[in-house]
Amino acid sequence: VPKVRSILHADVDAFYASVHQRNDPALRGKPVIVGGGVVMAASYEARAYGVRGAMGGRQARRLCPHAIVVDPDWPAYVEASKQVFELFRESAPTVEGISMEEAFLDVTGLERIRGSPREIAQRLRREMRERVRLPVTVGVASSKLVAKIASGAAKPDGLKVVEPGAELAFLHPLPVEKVWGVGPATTAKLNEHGIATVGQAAERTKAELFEMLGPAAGRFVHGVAQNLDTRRVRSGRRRRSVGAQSALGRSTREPERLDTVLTALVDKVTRRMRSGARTGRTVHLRLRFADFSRATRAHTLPHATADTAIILGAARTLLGSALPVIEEEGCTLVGVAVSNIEGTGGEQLVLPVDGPGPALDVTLDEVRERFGTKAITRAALLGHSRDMAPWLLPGDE
DNA sequence: TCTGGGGTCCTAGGACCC
DNA sequence: TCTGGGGTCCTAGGACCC
Repeated sequence: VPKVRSILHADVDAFYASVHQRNDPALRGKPVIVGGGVVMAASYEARAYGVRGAMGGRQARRLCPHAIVVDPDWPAYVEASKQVFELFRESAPTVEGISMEEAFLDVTGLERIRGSPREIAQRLRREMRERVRLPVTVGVASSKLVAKIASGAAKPDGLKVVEPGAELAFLHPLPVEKVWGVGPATTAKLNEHGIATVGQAAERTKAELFEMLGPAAGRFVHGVAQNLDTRRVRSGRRRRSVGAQSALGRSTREPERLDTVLTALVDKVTRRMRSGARTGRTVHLRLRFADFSRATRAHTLPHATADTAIILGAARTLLGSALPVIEEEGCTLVGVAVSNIEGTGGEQLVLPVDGPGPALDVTLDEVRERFGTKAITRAALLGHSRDMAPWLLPGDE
């Protein structure tokens, strides 16, 4: 009999804004907006006036004229994040960070030692409030997906437990866009086919959803609708790319100006790589144009490196190859990233087997060894790659 | 919601190899 | 005159997330 897992999704409310409110008593209980140009975060007091993240600063101030606007304070966020994750790790043996302020915690099998999942979640919330002095919302469920949606539903400063067996009743009434991993494009496609809720998606066959959305997204939505998320909480995931980008303010065509920006970006990226002891092989150039269309160029080096000169050389070549497009369109953003980070190869592949029993949770090399290369190709063709659709479903070979 | 910065993963096609 | 089967790596673009 498959064991029912207990997974917490813990998410600090309005993290950046809450850190400012914590560190400065004058901001407590007040509408706080972080970032003047574009809203990076807004306290719940500001959200009550309709202020949202990624909103233009002017609009935000119009909606909430008495809001206090503060500059971002990165060192303070990093420090707070450390405290948050210390408490996360104290609360559960397996913690998978999603961002600075958000993580999945696997508390399966801790009932006797730490109490029920609900009790663990309540304790986490209490200690976060008392010791770290930040508000955190927790969702509890038998899968990552349901835990994540549950915490979203309980925000701010809340707790929601979806009991085992109640998952489908929880999921089915939800609009599809509430699902973590379903964005505007997938929502539009589903809506076109008369699917607005998860329950309506559940009425379609796997083949129909596959047809509508393609292999990965199709089987993802199918899996969501049938509550088949078996993704594990995995600690110790490593960065797979390091990048930096910069919006140029207004459209630029001058190669000299672009080269200046490019050089600064490469310097920033390679510094970060060296301080993190990372090297990478593939250099990406990212461009955005006046009409908001985007383009990327990439080049893979023979060896992984964090050397500024080598990466800058590659980036310059890429920029050179893109000059005709830039000349035509006008460039509004330049970005540089390095991927193919050494040591992040041999990646994990999760292949949960249909029916009861544990997931196959293995590296590609292990799959190769145990099942032959064919299994990998088949898995890839079926969309069983990283995260979107790690489910092997009835009817699959 | 007219748009910042930093990421992850999926898709599809081509070059190349045995 | 027509062209197999299996596989790897790379590039470019999309979708999505915080």
